[in-house]
Amino acid sequence: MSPERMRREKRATIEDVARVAGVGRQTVSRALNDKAEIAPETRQRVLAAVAELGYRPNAMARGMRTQRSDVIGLVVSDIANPFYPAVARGVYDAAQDAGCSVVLYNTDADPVRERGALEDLLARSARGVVGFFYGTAESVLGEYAKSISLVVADRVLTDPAMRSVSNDFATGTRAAVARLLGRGHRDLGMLDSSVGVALDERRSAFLEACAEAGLGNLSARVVQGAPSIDGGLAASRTLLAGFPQVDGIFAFNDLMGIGAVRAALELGRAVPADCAVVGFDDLPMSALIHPPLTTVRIDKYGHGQALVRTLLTEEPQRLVLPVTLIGRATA
Amino acid sequence: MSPERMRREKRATIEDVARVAGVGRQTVSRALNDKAEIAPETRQRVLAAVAELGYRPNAMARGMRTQRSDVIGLVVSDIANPFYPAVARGVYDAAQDAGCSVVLYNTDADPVRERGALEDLLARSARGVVGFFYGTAESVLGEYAKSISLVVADRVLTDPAMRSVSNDFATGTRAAVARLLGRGHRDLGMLDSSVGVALDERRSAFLEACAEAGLGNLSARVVQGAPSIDGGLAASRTLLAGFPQVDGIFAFNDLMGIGAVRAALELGRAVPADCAVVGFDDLPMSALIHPPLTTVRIDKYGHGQALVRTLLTEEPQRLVLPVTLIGRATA
DNA sequence: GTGAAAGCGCTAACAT
DNA sequence: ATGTTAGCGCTTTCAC
Repeated sequence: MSPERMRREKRATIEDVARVAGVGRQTVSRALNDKAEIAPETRQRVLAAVAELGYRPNAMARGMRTQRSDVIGLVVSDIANPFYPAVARGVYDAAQDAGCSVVLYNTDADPVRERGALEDLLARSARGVVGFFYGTAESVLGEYAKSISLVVADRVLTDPAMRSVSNDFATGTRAAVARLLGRGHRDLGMLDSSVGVALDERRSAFLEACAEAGLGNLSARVVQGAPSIDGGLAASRTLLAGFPQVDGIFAFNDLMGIGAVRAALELGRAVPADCAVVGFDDLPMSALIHPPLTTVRIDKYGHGQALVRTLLTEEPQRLVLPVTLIGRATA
Repeated sequence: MSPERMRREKRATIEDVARVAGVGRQTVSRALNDKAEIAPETRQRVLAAVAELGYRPNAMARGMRTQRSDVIGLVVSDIANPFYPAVARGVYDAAQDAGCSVVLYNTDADPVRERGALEDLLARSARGVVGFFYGTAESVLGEYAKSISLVVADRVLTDPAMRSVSNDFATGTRAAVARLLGRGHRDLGMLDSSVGVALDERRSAFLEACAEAGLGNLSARVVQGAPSIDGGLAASRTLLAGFPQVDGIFAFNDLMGIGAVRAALELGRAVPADCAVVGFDDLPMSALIHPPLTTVRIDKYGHGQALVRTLLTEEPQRLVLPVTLIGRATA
């Protein structure tokens, strides 16, 4: 075979369909797009020709003419991070329902990559973008939002024109603190994420809840780390070394929480007796580790769906999804 | 604000760039695509205009003219299944390196959805598709391969013209059986996947390895189930009920393996003493469960990269990636 | 080395 | 209710 791989004959165009159906191009277009009035009989003839030729409209030609495509961009920091796959599935299913395709972007929270994703989507005349932008200033996102439909996930926004779907981190955090307190743990500490802008809802709520409970200002006991198992491990070691009396840890997310459990165990502490841990997210793995992690569940799939639905609804909107404390063994 | 959201002024076109740079459209195109010879000075002028206007080529217009786009389709059965995210990241990174975007498709192993993904990609004149097709006959895939560049993951293909990247399931399975045998387990059973066509490498190798070890024909001890934790749980119960003497289980994947561990524990069996388990894949969660799962590791990220690299290399190719036994506590 | 013309496949606007 | 004209933004072909 030649170096050029053999391809099937060229795809049928709208012109071919028109010829076979014995009508004009425009009539075919009308039949396909349910536009205006067409004689039912004519429509049938067109549809028959479409089926016969196996015709499918060329997405790029259509997009070129209409100046928009049915593409929705999904921007995440890393799809391999177990938090995102369920969100992605929700985004996909909702996009599918709306007849849209999903283009994936991994940014590693890098501002350059985040912009790159937005630029790429602009170049494709995308229907819109949803995603987690941890590295880009709100003002920049706002600029892009003028050119492309954008719904931001999990960020506190000040511009009322920008749309977002977030989770109720404040309530979740308070529930986590209450859980720790209710189980008799009075010396709390927190593992916070060191990456990402506008991600301080959890820390603020933690500090407030602790102050309200008469624990004083615990700022010193909030230690930052990468939002990963290793990051949680390292941060926990730091926390427990600096404050050996800490007997309850609230983690930014489950990955850090899992690291905290491991760190506590390594230090010979009983979990939860000597050191309780509450995470955030409720990852698939969190129920399986030993001991099973108490956490605040985010409806990741629903989050994904809500992002797309908000995107497709043009009105400005600010959605906050409810979260649920899932009590397991670590607290 | 009007119902129509305010948008930034229209994007600059190649014409705008040409005007600003004081050259013809074609010259701009040449400068951007590193085509033919252009006076270095002219190129500079063009590039300056591009920067000044923030110009980015319209992807659809370009694709329309060239009859191809820089889109690569990634077809998986469910991105929320913890096996795929790492593959997806590998695909994304390799695609990114090649200047391509990734469009995601979830099929749930449904033949209709698998075809739908292929059709959609055809309609977008995609650069190619890589993915896991568990529901489509090879002949059908072969037909599509004539129209679109396709690399199939994890399937045994008979048509030598079709390209694939797979993992060494046979060797991995033999290593798993050897591990079980080496630890003194002689009554083996297997949990096989009930979904997917052309996925019997693991079962065949298991049966062969057992026969070679003098264990006889163990076909009756291969029980099928959904390739999930629950599926593994159910299948294990069936297996252990029918063959109480089984003291070693080889699972189709880690999810089923985790289900097996849970089933054994529920039945009051010690793991691995009374019932050892070896999985396949090595998911992030597998090392974290209790007891940690012994498994055969697949280089998921590398698999993803290899799929795209094979796609971009036009020669027919059949790649088989090496796997590694990871000894942990369950066997 | 550069410009002009043509046209990819589709649909909006206008005619009939 | 249907056909015709035009043109989306780009690159290929062919002049110069």
